[in-house]
Amino acid sequence: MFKKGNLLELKSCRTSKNRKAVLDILEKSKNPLTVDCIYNRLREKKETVSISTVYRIMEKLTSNNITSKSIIMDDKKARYELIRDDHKHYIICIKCNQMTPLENCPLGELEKSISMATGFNITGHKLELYGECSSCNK
Amino acid sequence: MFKKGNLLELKSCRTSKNRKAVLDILEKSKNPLTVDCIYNRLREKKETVSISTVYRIMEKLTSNNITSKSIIMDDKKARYELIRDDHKHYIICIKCNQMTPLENCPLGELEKSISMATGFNITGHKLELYGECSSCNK
DNA sequence: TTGGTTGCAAAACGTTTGCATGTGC
DNA sequence: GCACATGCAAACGTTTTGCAACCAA
Repeated sequence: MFKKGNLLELKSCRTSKNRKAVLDILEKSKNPLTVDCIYNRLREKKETVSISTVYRIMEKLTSNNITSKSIIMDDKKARYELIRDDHKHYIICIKCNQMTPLENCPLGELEKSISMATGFNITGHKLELYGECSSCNK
Repeated sequence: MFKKGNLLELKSCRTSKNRKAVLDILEKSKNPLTVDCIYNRLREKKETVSISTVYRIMEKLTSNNITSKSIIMDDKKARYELIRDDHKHYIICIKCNQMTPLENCPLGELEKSISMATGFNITGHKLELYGECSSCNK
């Protein structure tokens, strides 16, 4: 549990009630969240925010490397999650869209060899598995 | 080089001038293409197609497992590529968006163990690497 | 005080759809 | 002939933007 203000200051992002509230929601979530999901959770907390502000906050957080943005297959909404020390991959149910985190990332080694082979300066990667979760494949 | 008509028949897809032309473009491309890119290439060839037809063709091809659809980071346009015998992953330049195919897929083994661990019936996966290509990182 | 942040409404963008017409089989 | 494919325009859902008011530093 970190201080939201600190995280923002660390990245030289001005603090605000909205930004702290968004960080709080992200921190408590085990999965990446869509903008409208974040927006709804803010509303539930009786925070009155406009949806465009949520979009702007997510863009800011992402460009400051506080969050990461991703788009899963067959769903055009972007999803955001806090960048934590341990980066995560998910296995996603093609029926219910639930995202389950995987234990660890198998790509560290691979990146080195691919970097050599392609001449790319590799900055990141994205890995998602898709399938039917145990509830949906009965 | 396969016959476009055959591929469509094989998948019990009705053939048409437009569908064949789209398949021809996909076959000649080394990278996944966006709808508007396909649309423009059709226009260059003096084929008059409407953009909605291209969308419908891509949806049809994808639901018939002739093509696959994907969305890369920081670009909300979907990209399509022919499903060939060898399935591919790409390393994508974060500056110029160029997609370079990787040699092989390292995930076969991994899928099995994850399937065991999570109870998912795994149907597919998505792996993308991001970085600066050798032209852009000078 | 000053420049970043917000709300609102409108616009932009990629994509989908309804409907009438055309076409492969 | 009939089901499916197409063109056009309108609708859709997500995201972005212009502008005026607001607020953190």
